[in-house]
Amino acid sequence: MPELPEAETIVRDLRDRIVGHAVTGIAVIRPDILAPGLTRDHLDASLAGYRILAVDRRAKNIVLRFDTGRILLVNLGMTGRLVLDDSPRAAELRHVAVRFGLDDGRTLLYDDIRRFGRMELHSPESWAERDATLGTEPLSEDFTAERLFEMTRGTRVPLRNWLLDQRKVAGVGNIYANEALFRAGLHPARPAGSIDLEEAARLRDAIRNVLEEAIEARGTTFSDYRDASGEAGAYEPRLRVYGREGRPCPVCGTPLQRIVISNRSAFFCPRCQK
DNA sequence: AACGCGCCCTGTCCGC
DNA sequence: TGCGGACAGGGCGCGT
Repeated sequence: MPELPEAETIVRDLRDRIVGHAVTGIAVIRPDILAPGLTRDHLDASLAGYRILAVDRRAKNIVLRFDTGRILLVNLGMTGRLVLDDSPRAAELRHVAVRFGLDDGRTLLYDDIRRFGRMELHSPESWAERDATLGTEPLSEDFTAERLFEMTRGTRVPLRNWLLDQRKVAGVGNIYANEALFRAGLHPARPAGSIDLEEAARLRDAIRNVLEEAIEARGTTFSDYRDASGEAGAYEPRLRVYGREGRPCPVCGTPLQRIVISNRSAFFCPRCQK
């Protein structure tokens, strides 16, 4: 997916381009990406004619706030894209699932090859409950070494898996989990509860640094990610371990390894990461 | 309760 | 050139 930096890039672009505009109508081409119970009619009745007040991000989710208090959450899954149709790349989209008409004639397209994405419609109350299921924002002031240390106590879950749990640290996915563990010198299979406070501090800093650098580069395009104009991100060449099995470690030159943890690849340097 | 696993779906790439 | 299998950045629901 689009992890936190990719969602953040889309949010910043969309914010400048759609805030203040009203949605005029909604077409749902692939209803299976709507949350259970949500229908086109429900979506249309709740959003059509109303103005977008804000575009925010929570974890990997894009959050559109309307002037009625309603909130539309878009999770991009693995291959979801939110692209405005006034960008030249929009014509390349082959799997449009939902179209949002805007009051100036533009259309916001939701495209999703694999349809792992989800759209949820929330009231302020249901949004508060949903929001509470998501963990600490890693770029917020709340995300301290002490907090990370405390959260990992008592679990034997491998660090790489622990970082993917959105109830703990929200927004980290497999690419940045692997990159952060490399930077922190921590082995992906190591039990999360085994790190000490000093290691937690390294991991906290590594997570923040890699996410911030990836946002500056407008995200990582490993294969499918595109921004709100349909353009690829520029961070992929700067990945240090993800997808680089057999290539030399950028620090010590040892060939990087790939292992499978819980059916997902983990990449690491067998010498640098303990 | 916490955790691991299989699955949702399409596209691409690799080896034969 | 074609075909089968592995694999892909996420997250849910299930069983243990």
